This record gives sequence, structure tokens and C-alpha cells, in this order.
Amino acid sequence: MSSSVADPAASRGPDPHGAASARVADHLRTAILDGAIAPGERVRQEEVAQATGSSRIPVREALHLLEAEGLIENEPNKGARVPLLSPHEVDLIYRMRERLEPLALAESLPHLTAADLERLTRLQEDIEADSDVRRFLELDRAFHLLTYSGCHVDPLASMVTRLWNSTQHYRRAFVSMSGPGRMWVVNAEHRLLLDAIERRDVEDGERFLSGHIRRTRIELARHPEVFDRAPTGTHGSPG
Amino acid sequence: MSSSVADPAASRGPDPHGAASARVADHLRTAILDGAIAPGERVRQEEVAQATGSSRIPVREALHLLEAEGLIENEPNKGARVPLLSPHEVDLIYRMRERLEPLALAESLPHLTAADLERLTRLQEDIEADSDVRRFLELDRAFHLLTYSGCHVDPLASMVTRLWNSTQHYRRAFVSMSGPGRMWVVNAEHRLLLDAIERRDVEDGERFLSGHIRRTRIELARHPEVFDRAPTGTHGSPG
DNA sequence: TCGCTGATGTATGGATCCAATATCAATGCA
DNA sequence: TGCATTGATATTGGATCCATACATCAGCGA
Repeated sequence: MSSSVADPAASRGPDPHGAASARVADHLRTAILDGAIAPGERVRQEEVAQATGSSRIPVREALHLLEAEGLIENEPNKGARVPLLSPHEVDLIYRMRERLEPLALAESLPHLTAADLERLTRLQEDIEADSDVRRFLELDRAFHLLTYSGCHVDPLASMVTRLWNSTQHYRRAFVSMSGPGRMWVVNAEHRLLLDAIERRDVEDGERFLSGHIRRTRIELARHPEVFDRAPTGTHGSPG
Repeated sequence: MSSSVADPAASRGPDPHGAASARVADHLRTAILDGAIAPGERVRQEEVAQATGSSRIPVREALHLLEAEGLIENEPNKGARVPLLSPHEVDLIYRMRERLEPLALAESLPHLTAADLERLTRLQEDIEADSDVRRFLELDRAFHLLTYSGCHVDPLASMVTRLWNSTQHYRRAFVSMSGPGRMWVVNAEHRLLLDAIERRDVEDGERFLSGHIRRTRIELARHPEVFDRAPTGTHGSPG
């Protein structure tokens, strides 16, 4: 079952006007976040156009969209590539997260519904039950972003998403090589955060969250090998 | 003196490949930041194309670029418009600035050159010498952004610029109606900040800066009339 | 008089074609 | 043998044309 979206618009829907670029963007976003396209790698318009069964116009739009999301870097007349970040840049992105995400949480918390809280608890239980790296990344991301889902102010919400996107690759490399020990720490910190959220305690939530991010940043700084031409990791078979 | 750039590519250069979209983006950015296009106003592709003497393709690219900069809002099949922000959204943007800009300053400060410091001092002197609203906005923006010019990490630098862009219109409305009294406060705070920068004191710089932004936010919150269908202000004739 | 429905105009989204630029390999020269 | 130059090729940027969706308003009926 190759889940590839590679078949051109053979028997697909009628392609409702104004959806092609979004479809292409989804395709590329998934590929980049999954690590199928590694940082530093070029992304050729024609290739993507063929892979998605569209012309190059929606591809260009999608590339610009993804540039805004921090997943693509565009250089005039030279094309697009996935940004390659230095340790210092990743560190600074984590510092930005330390300051911004507590704000997003404070903005979001009052708007989280009981259903949201249930889903959060369920997610955390799933994280603790399953120790597969790929799944951990997915669930951890879902957990945190759900935490911010009550924040409806665009610049803040989109900025937080962008910061997560930019460092997704390095998170994967980091988690892959740090083993299950680190997941326990993360889970403990998630539990504290979750508890604060359930108590609707903004102050505690902000404190636990910034501490969570700060400790992750410090831990990451102790693993420079994450940046040593990190493996693409798309078929993350346990070594 | 219509400063319009409306003459099509009559005697303009040969348009070196890959510059049209940038030219269009500059045109629109200036128009929006100057208030020539007010928040909530639509931006039609064909109009811009004619005004800049290009086809609609570079216009689309420019609109997406500006969307990433927070100056344009795109809705599928409905077109582009300048975002209209609520008081709460502006307030939250200022809170983001409170947290992000000190970080940008800390990152930038060690890389500022002696020439930068001279230019900063010169700018501040110009601000104090000239009390015209339009000029104040321009110089104040230049002052702060120059302060961050040593920060070469893209997500941070671009985010700061985006936050400034998003609220430019409301800053104009605010400064227009708050009179020269407020400028004195701003100047005093700028002097403190400038002094900390010259001493290369990161901690003081961060503290003065976040205080500067916080006080501006609080002051702005006391002037809800800024949001009462604020005048376009492009020909800000004293009323 | 008010609300609904359909037709038409207008604006955006997408495809194809052409121009300009970058990339790269082959070749000639020092 | 190493390097610069030069051509061919691949790739991006822009223009024009077509398809589709939204907006407006006239016409009709209750």
C-alpha cells in the first residue's frame, strides 16, 4: 500500500478550485516533517509537480507557503531547499519557544474545553504506553499543539507552529539517540503540565512549560552529534 | 505629488530575471506601511499588476510573501486584504514583542559595530530634533530594527519584523493622537536603552527594552479610540 | 415590501509556453 | 595536471490564456 500521493489526477476528485496548492503543500509538509526530505536537500519544482499531478504553479505557491512555515528556504533563481540549521540556530529557536509557548498556553488555557482535556490525557497515556520513536514524536507534537489549540490569535499560533516545524528534524535525531530514559523525564514533565492545565493554573502551566522546554534545550546542547549529518531517519529502523 | 510608482515598465530597466516579484512586494509593503492601504481593505491582483507594470504572477508571489510578513491576509478564492486587528490581538502582539525583542537584542548586541552605535545615536538625536508624527514613526522603527541588526538568525529576525509590520498602522494611529508628551517618554526610554547598548550590558538592555514595550502596550490599551476605524492617515494633514 | 433564485460580471486559481539564469561537463591553455 | 572558459542542459521566473468560484443585482413570487 504505498501511501504515495504520486498518482496523477487519474481518478481523483474534481479538484475543487483553489485546493491544488494546499494539496501540494500538505504533500511536501508531510515529506519534510517525516524526514523523507532531509535538511539541505533541494526541492525541484518539476519533480514535485509530477509527483502531485499538478503543474508548477501550485508548487510555487506551496513552496512560498512552506517558506512562511519555516520548512522551506527559497533563493532567487536557485530554487528551494530544506533549511539546514546550525546548533546555535536550533538553540536560539528553543529559547524563542521558551518565551513564546508559555504565552500561547496562557492565551489558550481559558478556552480549552473539557473534551480537549480528555484528549490531552488520552494522548499522554498513549505516549506512555508506546515507546516507538516515530510515534513518540507524533504524539508529543500533537500533545503540545493541542495545548495551544485554544489560542486563536494567528501571529502567535502560526509562530509556535513554525518553531516546531523548523526543528522537527533535530527533535527526531535527538529522540532517536537519547533512548527511553529521556522519554521518562518528558512524561513526568508532561504530567505536571497536564495537572496544571486541568487546574486551570496559568502560572504553574507557564512555569512548567518553560522549564520543560529549557531542560530539553540544555539536554539537546549536550548532544552535538545530533547535527553530524544526522541520518534521514525516514525508515528509522532501530540500530 | 503623487508618489505613485504607477508608470508601467516604460523606461525602466530590463527587469533582471527574478526581480519583478520583489519589486511588487516593495511597492505593496510601502503602501501598506504608509497607510495608503488601510486595514480591512481589499488588494486586487489585477490592479496591482497594472500599477506595477507586470503580470499577475509576480503579484501573487508578492502577496504570499507579504502574507508571511503579516501585512496581507489571503483567503482562498476570495482574495487578499490587509488584516484588521482587534484590540486584543494588538495587545497580544505587544506581549509577544515584550518576550521576543529582548532575546533579539541579546543575540544582536555582541555583533553591533561601532558604526552601528554611531548610527543609533544619530538616529536618536534626529528623533528628538524632529517632532513630526510621520517622521517619528519612521525613525523610531529604524532605531529599534537597527538595534536588532546584529541578529542573523532568520526565524527570530523575521518574526520581530513581522510583529512590527502587523501593528504599524495602530502605532501610527496611536502616535498621532497621543501628542508630543508621549514622545518625551519614549525618548527618555530610548536614551536608557542606548546607554545600555553602548555599555554592552545585555541584562540592562533586555530589562529596559521589555519595560519600554510593556509601558507602550499599557498606554495603548488606554486609548481604545485607536481602533475606532482609525483614519487612513496617508495624507496625515493636521485636522 | 421583503426574501429568494438565477444569470451575469468580476476576480482568483491553474496550465502552458517562453525567457533568463544557474549548473555542470567538456575543452583548451598555462 | 590544474584551472579558467565556454558551451549545453536543467531549472527557475514571468506572461498569457482558460477554468472555476464568488458577488452582485435583476426578476419573480409570496
